[in-house]
Amino acid sequence: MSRRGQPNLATPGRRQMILEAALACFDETGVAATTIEQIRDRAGCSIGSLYHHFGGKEGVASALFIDGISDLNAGLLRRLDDCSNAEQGVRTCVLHYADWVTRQPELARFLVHAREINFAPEARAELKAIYQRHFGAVFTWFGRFVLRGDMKQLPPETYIPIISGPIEDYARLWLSGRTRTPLVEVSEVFAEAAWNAVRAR
Amino acid sequence: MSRRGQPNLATPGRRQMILEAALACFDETGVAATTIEQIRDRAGCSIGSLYHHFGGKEGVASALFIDGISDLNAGLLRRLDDCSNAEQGVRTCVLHYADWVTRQPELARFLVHAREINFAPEARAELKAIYQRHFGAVFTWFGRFVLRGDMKQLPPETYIPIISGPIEDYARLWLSGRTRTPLVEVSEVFAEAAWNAVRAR
DNA sequence: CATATTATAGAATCAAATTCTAATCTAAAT
DNA sequence: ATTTAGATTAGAATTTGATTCTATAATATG
Repeated sequence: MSRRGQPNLATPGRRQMILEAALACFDETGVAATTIEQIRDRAGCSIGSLYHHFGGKEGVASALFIDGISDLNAGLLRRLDDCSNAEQGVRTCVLHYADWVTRQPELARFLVHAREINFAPEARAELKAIYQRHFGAVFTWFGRFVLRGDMKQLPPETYIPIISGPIEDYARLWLSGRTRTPLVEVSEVFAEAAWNAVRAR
Repeated sequence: MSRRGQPNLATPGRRQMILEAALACFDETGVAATTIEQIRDRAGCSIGSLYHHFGGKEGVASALFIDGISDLNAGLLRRLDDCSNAEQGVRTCVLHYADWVTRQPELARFLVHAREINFAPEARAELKAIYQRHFGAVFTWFGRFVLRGDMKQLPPETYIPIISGPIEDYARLWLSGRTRTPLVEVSEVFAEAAWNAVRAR
């Protein structure tokens, strides 16, 4: 510390430590209910440090959200690269989501509850850019299969809800502990349903 | 009032007035960001009165949520009564949701953001009972069509995400203003997709 | 090595949530 | 009609948590 004579500590990893502490708190207590104090305690830092890096609880949440969504998106694009037809692509969208959520349930739980975050304008803008880039890439990937007649031609903004809506809905259910059946045990069902919903016939 | 000499006002409709004021505030400002004070101002009541009826902001939100979800559920069961086959039933689930959201977007926006509410244990229990009753009725309704082979046999907990997930996902999109195309213009697409996902073939 | 910038610290301040006590109203019982 | 118990309203007082502020230490830069 400064005023009280302790030395400053842990500069390099401080940001990351705060993010990890915050995620743990959010997961245990919920975003709305966790206090700055709880995060501070867990991260072992001062209030000043926390505000310096993130400007408050909502800044921490924004950073966490952007990191998480970026990782999720990047993973999907990598896996789409290995797909060579529409059915594989659609299945991959569903299965990747299920895998990702299963591998990092805390982060997934946070992302899913993220509606409650009051993003600052800059974070909002950054997110918008991220989404545009990502969905742009995804639509480019699928576009040829629609043109080729392998997939139904639908209003563009309906593809994502139809393909990803069910698995995301079920993931919320599983993450909240209201169903016993693990995601991976039903993800094939959702992949199949998604393909049936969008395949040309 | 009591201490300051004004008389008490508006006993009968006070609960309802508070709920309406709260919904308006939540819709304009978001649940997390609206203060008790704002609700109090809008409802024209005292802090004491608000706490007496609801025990705080989260109590108001719980009551609003339970009222809303009950109305939504009741409406679906009424409309299912008029259906005589599986396809009609599945389509009705989708179309009813779209209609309901279109008719009361403020309440729908609130329900959709309800993940952020920290329900008190009693509210949680009440909600659980409501869901059990409702989904019990819905599953009873659909059960015969699965047995009869009109619909696919799937893990029970996957039907709701598959049928309702996409329209709910799109409704969130529309309610948040990120898409121009109104729900009713695409609800047929979602009804069709839902039926294709669960029909036996 | 001087200086600027960044990071840390925690006290001080500010705002909102919640509690508490008292007044008023309503309805039931006599 | 009066009394009384419970419900409702009121807002001041208190508590809690968020945010700001100033100071100190570390680090990077010329």
